[in-house]
Amino acid sequence: MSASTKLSNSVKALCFLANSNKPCNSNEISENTGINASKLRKLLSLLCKNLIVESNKGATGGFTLKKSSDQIHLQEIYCAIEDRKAFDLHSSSDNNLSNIFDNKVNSYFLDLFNNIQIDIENKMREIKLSDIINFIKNKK
Amino acid sequence: MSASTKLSNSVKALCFLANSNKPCNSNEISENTGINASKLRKLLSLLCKNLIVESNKGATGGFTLKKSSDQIHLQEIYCAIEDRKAFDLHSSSDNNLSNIFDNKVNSYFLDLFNNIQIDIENKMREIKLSDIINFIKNKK
DNA sequence: TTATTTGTTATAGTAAGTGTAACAATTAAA
DNA sequence: TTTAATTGTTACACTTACTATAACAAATAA
Repeated sequence: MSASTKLSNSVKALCFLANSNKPCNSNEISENTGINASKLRKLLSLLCKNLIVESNKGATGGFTLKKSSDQIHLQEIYCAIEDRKAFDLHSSSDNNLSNIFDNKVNSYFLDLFNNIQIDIENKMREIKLSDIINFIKNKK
Repeated sequence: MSASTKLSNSVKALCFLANSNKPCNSNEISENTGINASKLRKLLSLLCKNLIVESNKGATGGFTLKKSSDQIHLQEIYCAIEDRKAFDLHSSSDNNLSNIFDNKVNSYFLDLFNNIQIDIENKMREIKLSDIINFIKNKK
């Protein structure tokens, strides 16, 4: 799954959980969101580890939100599901002479991309799950 | 090539051209940057179409910068090499009941990602090729 | 004990990225 | 006019990543 698909799938599942007053299992969420149950469990287990949802095994188990939707921010969802690997720039390591130049350009772009990443996360930090739920409610 | 690799490769080639006072062919640039000559020609032909570099075929041909390095911005390099396709969010189209909800969440994220894209391009618009060249010169 | 559910691993199929080669079209120079 | 060089584009084999789903052990409530 690409980063953006993972994020929107996570939000779809979380929206469904926010609307439910009982634990929901992966099949139930799958039927209501169209996302494959196995994929859902993978995503939700990551959200569990980051204390955004709670999971319980067994007969009456399933998933529930661990916080209210106005206390869940898009940035923490993103961080939970995405291992923010540093950008790698395919340094062309065969050419000895240009390695110093190569490294300098790469370090410039690593820095730039990291700053962009920080900007994106700051933007996401200001968006609550409840904001998205409201957007969906009000959009005709 | 990923977007970031394409961008850094382009900048490496452009830095080399900025430093040269004569047309350079793709083999020459390849030897000095470690980037495959065929790949370079692909990138540089895109930069040609966007009037950032000039190309000439034939015996004494090669590539030259069409503008000075302080008139070339990172954003125009990025736009030249990247066809900014809209994000697609793998809408799960099999489930009829959830399609309305699905579309709303997707439209929310399309909007968000487009805004992020605009922010990134605005950031790149403020960076000149000459800035990167200076960074490389001064970095120890 | 049994049925159910999560969490994780495996797998098969598809798509995308990578590196390189090949060659037609073009063009300056001999 | 001929020749050699160069770009621009297409092709191709190879690898890597992505996608969707299945399978099953571990856990757990009934």
